[in-house]
Amino acid sequence: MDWTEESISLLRALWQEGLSTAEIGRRMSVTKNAVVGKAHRLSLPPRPSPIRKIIDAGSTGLSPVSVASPPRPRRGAADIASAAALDAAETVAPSPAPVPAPRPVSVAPAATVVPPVAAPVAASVAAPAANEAVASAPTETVAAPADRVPSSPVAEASVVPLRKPVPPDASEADTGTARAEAPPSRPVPERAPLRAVSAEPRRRGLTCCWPLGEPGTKEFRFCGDEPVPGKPYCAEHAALAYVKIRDRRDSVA
DNA sequence: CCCTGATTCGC
DNA sequence: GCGAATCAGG
Repeated sequence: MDWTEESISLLRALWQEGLSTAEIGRRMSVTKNAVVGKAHRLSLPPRPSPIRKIIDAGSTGLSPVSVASPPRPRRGAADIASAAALDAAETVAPSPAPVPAPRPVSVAPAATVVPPVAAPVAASVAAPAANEAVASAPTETVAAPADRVPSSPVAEASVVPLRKPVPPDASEADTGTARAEAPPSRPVPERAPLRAVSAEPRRRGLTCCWPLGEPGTKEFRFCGDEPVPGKPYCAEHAALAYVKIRDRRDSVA
């Protein structure tokens, strides 16, 4: 694994999203050890670990992290769906070599003591729904980008702080008519929107909700392009968003 | 058993 | 610096 700035930043993003190291590893095609190791070296903030040797004492009763049951996606309905999608369209992803596909991931960060800076803002929605993958055929535009689906079934019960849905339309308006289709070739979704209920994903948007820019900044906006039918993203971003599922575990490349 | 994240340590 | 091996709690 060559830790490019890109991959590192992706790692950071996913890390702070609260994804498990194993999950991050799967997404980045590396082992969880690699992820943990790197994170450690980067001095990324520790995450609620199942192992807690040192209990923080003292603290004003404010526990540093949410422990209990961290977001553990596991196989949920969404996953099933994704699996199905995968089966249906087993377009194998052209093995993303070094560069993983960034995607607006979404996972409930359980309760984080420190709200991400952008939290209030990030609000977006996005939440690519797995379910939809099934419904739509892979786009023809981009070279068949396989069809993985974001996981993150997130427990709706989580203490999710609540997100303000930002209608994609707004984003469109926001961007005015300017819709650069491939702005900074690197949409690293830093924080993602929490996924909403998988119930009715298709309500959102008539526009691609791929996040562009840093959430919380002025530049932040959504792609806004026309989405691929059934998916929340335009063809271009759908290609980035849906990647081949990896086998379970750390089977890394 | 499974999961998890943290640490160690040879490379 | 990297990450497999190992550790250790749930």
